Amino acid sequence: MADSTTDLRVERKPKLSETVVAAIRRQLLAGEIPPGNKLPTEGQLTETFGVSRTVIREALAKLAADGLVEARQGAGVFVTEHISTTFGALAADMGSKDSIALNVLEVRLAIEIESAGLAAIRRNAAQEAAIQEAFFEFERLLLASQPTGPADLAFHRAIASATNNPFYVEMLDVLGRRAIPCDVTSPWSTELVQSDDYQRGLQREHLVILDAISAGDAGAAREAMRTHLTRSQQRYRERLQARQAYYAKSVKAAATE
Amino acid sequence: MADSTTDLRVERKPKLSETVVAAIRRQLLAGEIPPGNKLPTEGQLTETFGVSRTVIREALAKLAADGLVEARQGAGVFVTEHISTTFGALAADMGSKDSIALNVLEVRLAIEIESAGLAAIRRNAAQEAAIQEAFFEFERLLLASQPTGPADLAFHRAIASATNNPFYVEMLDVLGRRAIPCDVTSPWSTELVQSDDYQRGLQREHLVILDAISAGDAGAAREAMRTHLTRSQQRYRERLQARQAYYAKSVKAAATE
DNA sequence: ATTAGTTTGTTGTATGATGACTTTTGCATA
DNA sequence: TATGCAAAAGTCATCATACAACAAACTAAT
Repeated sequence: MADSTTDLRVERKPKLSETVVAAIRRQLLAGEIPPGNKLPTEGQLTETFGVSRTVIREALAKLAADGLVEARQGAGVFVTEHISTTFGALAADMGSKDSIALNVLEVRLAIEIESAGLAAIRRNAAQEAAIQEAFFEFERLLLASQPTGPADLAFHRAIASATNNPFYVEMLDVLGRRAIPCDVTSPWSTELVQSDDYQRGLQREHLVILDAISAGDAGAAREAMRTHLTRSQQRYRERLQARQAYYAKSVKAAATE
Repeated sequence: MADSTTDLRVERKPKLSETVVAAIRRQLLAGEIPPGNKLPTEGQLTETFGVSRTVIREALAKLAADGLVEARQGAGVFVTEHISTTFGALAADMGSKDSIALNVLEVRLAIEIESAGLAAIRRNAAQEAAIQEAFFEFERLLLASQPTGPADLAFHRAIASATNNPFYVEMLDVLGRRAIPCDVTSPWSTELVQSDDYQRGLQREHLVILDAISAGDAGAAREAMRTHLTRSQQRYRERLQARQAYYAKSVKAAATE
């Protein structure tokens, strides 16, 4: 009983090809292989990933379907120029400043609102289940007093995925990494992010979104996502102010000593 | 001379898997296999299509990537429940490149809708004037029977600029270059793009957007932009179909000679 | 120097086998 | 008969190997 597979929550079987897709996609979005360049050959990828060529080929096929790469018989597999890479490079340059981070967050808002609307219309059963799963995971972590950040991200990512438009996922990946660096470790954010009220509020908003998507109501989904994100925006601003106050105080303390 | 089988520009190398994908997708969209039902096994498909299982698997992987089917290990491959006809149908007969263009266009839609809303709230006098300027320029070009494309682009760009968020402009530039390669020179589009009715319709939609922004009504601006862009999306699809028909005809003509 | 032929590397396709998982079947038991 | 459980069959997932098709680089002959 209780064999090793059931110890964790649902986490179904991640197909090998999906793992490879995720790995390669991350490298591509990070710009490790510039657009126009050739990827390693299937044989080399087979070695580096330790899987058969079948898996590599399936992964490459999926990436090609997403428009990330392009295979030319006899020549190789090449990286296609991509919006996320160009835009990600832009955002990366200016990603340090807070005011810019808010601007990027605003772009993310546009993407996610539309995502919710499309997800309400186009989601399939598995995708809806994935969204619910992320929601319940958030709940579980909340009750266990554990960091809910990953589940939050998974929730939004599942929605983007449910649009069946891979570009939304890529956008979210690129923007999310830049705009949501707010982890719980920062001294000025602990009391806010980890507060139960705060997370409970997030979850309430998530529920409204989830319901709208489940009901297939695109308009309601967009509205729910809009309120959720504008509030998050507001919370983010408050946190920035809190951090600034924190640093100001610490500077003052250092000055007086 | 290069007697290669594909002297025509339409498609260079139709991979076997793509053929299978098209065939199965047509069957699915035609409803020959109701949603939730199981497809024939890979082995059976191998027989019916006369190709290897490798090809069948790649085709199924692509269909799964598009969200049309879902494979359950040990059980079979099943048709997804919610197949939105609007989404699935357009990807049906067109190559991956076109479907990618449509996906990018959809991201642009998200950006521009939010742009309009923000512009309605944040625009200053000069920015509002710039939008109006582009609008009247469009009108002028229309009356002069000159290409209105540049003015159209300027209109949208002015709105993005009026958000006072430079990333929206960047986004629009990056996406626009990719999603709007439809110049007026193509033989299959001239009659559509240059038609007076077509452009007059665009301008009517532009006016609604302009009014909403001038009135400072963010919700109305978003709605107006949404209808404008969804209609543009529809027009774009129709143009793709027209192009396909055009090429199909030319191929047919080439075959008969 | 140009061109034709050859070689080599890479993707596309075919085939067979094995493992993992799901569903069904059949049998034993109450 | 009804129920529960184990065996079996069916199916996808992965692996391994081989050959075909194609493209680029290289070599040699004119």
